[in-house]
Amino acid sequence: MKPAGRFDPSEVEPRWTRAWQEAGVGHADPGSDAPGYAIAIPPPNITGALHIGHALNNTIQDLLIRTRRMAGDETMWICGTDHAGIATQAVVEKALAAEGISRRELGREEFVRRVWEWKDHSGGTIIGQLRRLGCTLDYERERFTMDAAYADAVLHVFVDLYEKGHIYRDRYMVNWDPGLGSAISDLEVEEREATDTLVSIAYPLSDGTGEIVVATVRPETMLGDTAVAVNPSDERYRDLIGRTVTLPLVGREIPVVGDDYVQVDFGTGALKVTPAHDANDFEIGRRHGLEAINVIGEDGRMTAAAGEAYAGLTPAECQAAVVADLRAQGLIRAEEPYTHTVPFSQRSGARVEPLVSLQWFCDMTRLAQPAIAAVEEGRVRFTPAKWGEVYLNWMREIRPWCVSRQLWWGHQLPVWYRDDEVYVGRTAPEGEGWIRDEDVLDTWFSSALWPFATLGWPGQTPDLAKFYPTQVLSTARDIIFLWVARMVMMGLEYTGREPFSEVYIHSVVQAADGRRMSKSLGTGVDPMDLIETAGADALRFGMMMMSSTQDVRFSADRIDQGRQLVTKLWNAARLVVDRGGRAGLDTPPPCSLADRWIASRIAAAIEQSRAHVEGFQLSQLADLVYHLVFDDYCDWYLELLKAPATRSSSCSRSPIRCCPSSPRSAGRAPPAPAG
RNA sequence: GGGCGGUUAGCUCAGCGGUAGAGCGCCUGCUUUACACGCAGGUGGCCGGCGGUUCAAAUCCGUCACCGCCCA
Repeated sequence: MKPAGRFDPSEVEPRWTRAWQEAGVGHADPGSDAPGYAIAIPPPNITGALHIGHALNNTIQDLLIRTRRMAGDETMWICGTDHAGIATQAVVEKALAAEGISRRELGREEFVRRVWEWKDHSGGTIIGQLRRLGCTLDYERERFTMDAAYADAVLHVFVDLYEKGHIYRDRYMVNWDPGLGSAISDLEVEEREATDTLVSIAYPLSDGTGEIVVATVRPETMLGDTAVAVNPSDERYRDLIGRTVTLPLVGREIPVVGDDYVQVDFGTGALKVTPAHDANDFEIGRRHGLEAINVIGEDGRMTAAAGEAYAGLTPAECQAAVVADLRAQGLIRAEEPYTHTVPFSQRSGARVEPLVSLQWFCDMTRLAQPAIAAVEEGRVRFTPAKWGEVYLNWMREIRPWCVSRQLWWGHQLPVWYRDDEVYVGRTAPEGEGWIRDEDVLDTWFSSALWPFATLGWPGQTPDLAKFYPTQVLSTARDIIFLWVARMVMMGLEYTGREPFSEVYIHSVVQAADGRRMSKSLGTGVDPMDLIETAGADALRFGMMMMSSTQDVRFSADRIDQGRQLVTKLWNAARLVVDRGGRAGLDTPPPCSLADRWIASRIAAAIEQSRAHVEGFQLSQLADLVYHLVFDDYCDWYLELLKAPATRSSSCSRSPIRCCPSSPRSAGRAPPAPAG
């Protein structure tokens, strides 16, 4: 009868995981009369395994879902994974490279088949890990962003946005990753500090009356210069606006333009303008109607437009050659070391080349308007509130979104070309000679539809009716723009409703030494290892303690605190069972003074915890539970029970238990020992 | 260049207008039949500096100094 020995989570937890699975604890019924409550999981990438951030985020969501489930709502925690275009393609390519196979050798069709194989394996691993963490998702409704039905929703949206005139093809500035051979999103660009040489170059005035000196860290891009810009308020140059200079090495005559963007006190106060290779120059170019000349190509080498002497060189080689040639002509005025930030691709490690490329874009200005109002008017509320401001600042200055990617893994654009004709539609056009665009959509384009595409949209399904809009979105701040904002825009555009009413932005967990947690730095902590040694409950408690409104360092002590809490409950349960308590769900009514005291403490704690959950104050919630168990329940209540003086004969029945042990319970406390 | 955070006990962090808190660590007792993954008790902080508001400031405002993040 009396359970012996220590609590062993590795024995107990899998048993409950299985029990919940068999009971279908997370499975939602759209026909239920109870109020619907839904959370859409931020779908983990199928690139690998869950990391500590997933452990934190999914613990939070499970806590919210269990809380509402216990309160009687019909809860749906939408389950699934994301195809993560670039990341997954990169991982699979790397695995193939280890076998000595390149993507090109395999061909597109075979490569995509290999990625699906990867997905089947990796996606299964991730879902298994979520189960092991104790998450009560609706596993029977697992979704994937490349499922046939989901893909249909994606094409539907693309075609619709095209027909409404928001999606268009244009030559525009993009982040080009020469390593991947694709445009990449802002998320995949990492600014790193680098020390380069700031070179001052003299551009002679065309009429031979003098020169303008410009300063640059990328002299090789001068080959694509189409203007020199100065600030109109700058006395030194004001008179030169409207005149022209002759571009050295090239001989092109280019205008001097006035633009407020130019900083008077930086360098010489004169800026060389290369619209094809710098985002700011591109804007200046648009303002002044300048030509954009691509001198760096998509292969990461100088193009023919750079001139015969330089074509085919890498930008670094070209830089050396250009500087040498300018020096030979006596046009170098100064060279000094200069530290600045330079964009690198997180995916390939290559230095990102901003360049003008023919891509598909989505103009977001109209879509942003209702999404701005939704937050301004409080229909979507951020916690902590400051992130709402961050969202609004970005939304109010929203820029066109480059949605095409030169990849093989993803939703292929539903676009066909025949000579000068362009056809956009969900199915291939009639007739001969049409060639489909090879590009795929940015992963975030499909993720943006997640809260409703997972529920069967564009179909009008019972799931959609019952569980959309969802209530809470829990995620980290790094994808507020890339994902959260776009979900709000797409949700409003395609369902007329905000996809969720609350956005909880949780902490980012750093390594214990304050560095970023990452596999490549070796600073990562594998949540599965922690579950192995301490148990899922201990991990979950530790994550709650670490949750905050700011970034936190990973603390093994917090996990240990959770382990001790779980052990304490186990031992308390042993005592209770010893004293005639039962493993059932019903708690006896308070009898003795001690009973009434602990009952009131528990009631107060429940009341307080409700407030903590509503305010997303989860570390305080965890702290509350810890002290309720240790201080009130164990140190006082159970000790009082042991004291013979307090044991009244009229009160000889089982003690009050501190925590319910239902599979539907929020805290997932260890069960009263059974069998 | 613009914006946002952080700075509280040795370490990691809560608290955010009313007598300084937790976990871990450290010290002193305890093999009390639920638990030594424990129990009882203790040490330890001018809450980054300066200035202001207030009867009252770790908490609000300003400013400076370091750390960190985001946007351009």
